[in-house]
Amino acid sequence: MTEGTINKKVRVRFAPSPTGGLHLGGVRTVLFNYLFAKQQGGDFIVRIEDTDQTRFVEGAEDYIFDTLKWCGLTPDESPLHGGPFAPYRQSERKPMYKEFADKLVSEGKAYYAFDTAEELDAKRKEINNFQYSHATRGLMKNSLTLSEAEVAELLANNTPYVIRILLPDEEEVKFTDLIRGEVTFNTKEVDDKVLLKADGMPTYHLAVVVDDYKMQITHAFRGEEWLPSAPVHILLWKYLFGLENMPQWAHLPLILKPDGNGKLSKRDGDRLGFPTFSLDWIDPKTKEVTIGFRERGFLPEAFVNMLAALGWNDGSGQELFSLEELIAKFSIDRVHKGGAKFDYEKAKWYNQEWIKKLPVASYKEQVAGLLAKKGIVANDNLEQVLELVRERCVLLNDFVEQAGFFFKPSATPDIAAIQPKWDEKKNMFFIELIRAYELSTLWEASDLEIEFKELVAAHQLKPGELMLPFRIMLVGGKFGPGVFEIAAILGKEETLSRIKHVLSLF
RNA sequence: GGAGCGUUGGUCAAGGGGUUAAGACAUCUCCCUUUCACGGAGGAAUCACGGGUUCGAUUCCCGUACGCUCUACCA
Repeated sequence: MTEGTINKKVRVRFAPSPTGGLHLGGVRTVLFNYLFAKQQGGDFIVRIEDTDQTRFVEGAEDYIFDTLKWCGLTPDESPLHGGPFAPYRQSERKPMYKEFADKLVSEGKAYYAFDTAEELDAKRKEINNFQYSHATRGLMKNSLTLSEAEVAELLANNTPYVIRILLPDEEEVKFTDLIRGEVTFNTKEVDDKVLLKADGMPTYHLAVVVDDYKMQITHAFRGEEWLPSAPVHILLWKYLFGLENMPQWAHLPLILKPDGNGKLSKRDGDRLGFPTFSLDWIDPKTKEVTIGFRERGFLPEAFVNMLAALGWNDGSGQELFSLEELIAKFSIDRVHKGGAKFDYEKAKWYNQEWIKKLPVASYKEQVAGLLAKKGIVANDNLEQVLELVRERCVLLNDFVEQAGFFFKPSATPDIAAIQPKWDEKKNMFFIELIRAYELSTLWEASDLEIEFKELVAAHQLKPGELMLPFRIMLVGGKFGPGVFEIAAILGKEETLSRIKHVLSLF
């Protein structure tokens, strides 16, 4: 912690653009924001950055809040939750930004530019690696090259214009990044970014700075892709509000695609068959559905845990963390500098661990819902069943196969697995077994096993030959917990009925 | 092209002048289990390269290579 933030309450913000589903990297950015804020006893603010009206997507904002809710990351202030710094949507704050852009112009820190898109394009073609900067701004149509009278006239005629920041020709801009340490840029390498667009909306550059100031943000986390534009934001802070009030920056490493190189994208998930979005996202225009981690069968605990581990660890070797533990143990110092390739296998492992770790009651309802979708109605045995099969489920959806047969016999028992070795002796055995079980008064797994094995011995058969057929009869396939435990839960009536049914198939 | 940032097994990574260079996922072998898992034991596999500094560099410094990000009136 450095001067300026010592006595301030920690306030962080997550500032997404509502342009579509929330990507893994986005959720991780929220997470780190949240963890840091809560650990410091601070506030977590969500601000919607919807300054680009052309990219607005219906439903995207709701999606962001649905994701936060699912993950258990509750904002202290947001357009939804309200707060003392409302409004929290940049589109609703439009007049605020112009005031500061104008102030910069009047102080000579920014200028009007009247270049049309076509003129800009032409210049880019004409000059290699064109940048609107100290080297080229003299060639363009702006209030630096035009006379005062010309500018006044253009303005009077409502000629469209943008306001660009006037960067120093050559100046070192240094700042300390919480993750990377000291970072230096020279202004000669960066261009005069647009601050206010022709439609009167601010660009991200102006909006973040103004809003972070107005909302008293103390720490700003964002993806590493923002690093190159950091000098613009720092200069803006210096010109507008003073460096001493600037939040501390932390540029998070990127999440990379599992194969090859580069940022993980939605397309990589589609291509490789795993989700990259938190929840299902349906594009309102194309109706295209992108699967989310939730719908794939991930528990929010696992999703959050997996995300936190992508770029951070506590150094102890511990891998499983609840949200509460993450809040307690998170530290920026231990965030990695380098990007991490996303590994879906590891992500699934986290989920499997959380399925084993959490009380089954916490996901019982969801599993019941999943079963219902397949036309399976669970009964009172559900919790007991989940307890029994949980360790063989990686995703919640796996419960459909692993637990479903307890409530609905398999429509297609895998007879092929036992038919080749089926004979009259085995048939006789099961007929005897039905009789024996019908008479038994005890229905515990251990009793059933003893009876079964005694009968096997009496028939001079080997248990190994009969166990698989028995399993196929009860389960329908070669999987699941111990057969006698299954029979115990199924109960006498259902067990016998399943044996009889499969017997009738031969 | 330029700038910035990064680089420990296949992947996530611990470590940070002297270590047999943790652990996890994945993979392989074995044990347990008359199914499938879980669990247990073990194996294979790593400090990008080149120079320094040093008695000693994976660790510090400088280069190089490679990768990524940015280079929009998008965020």
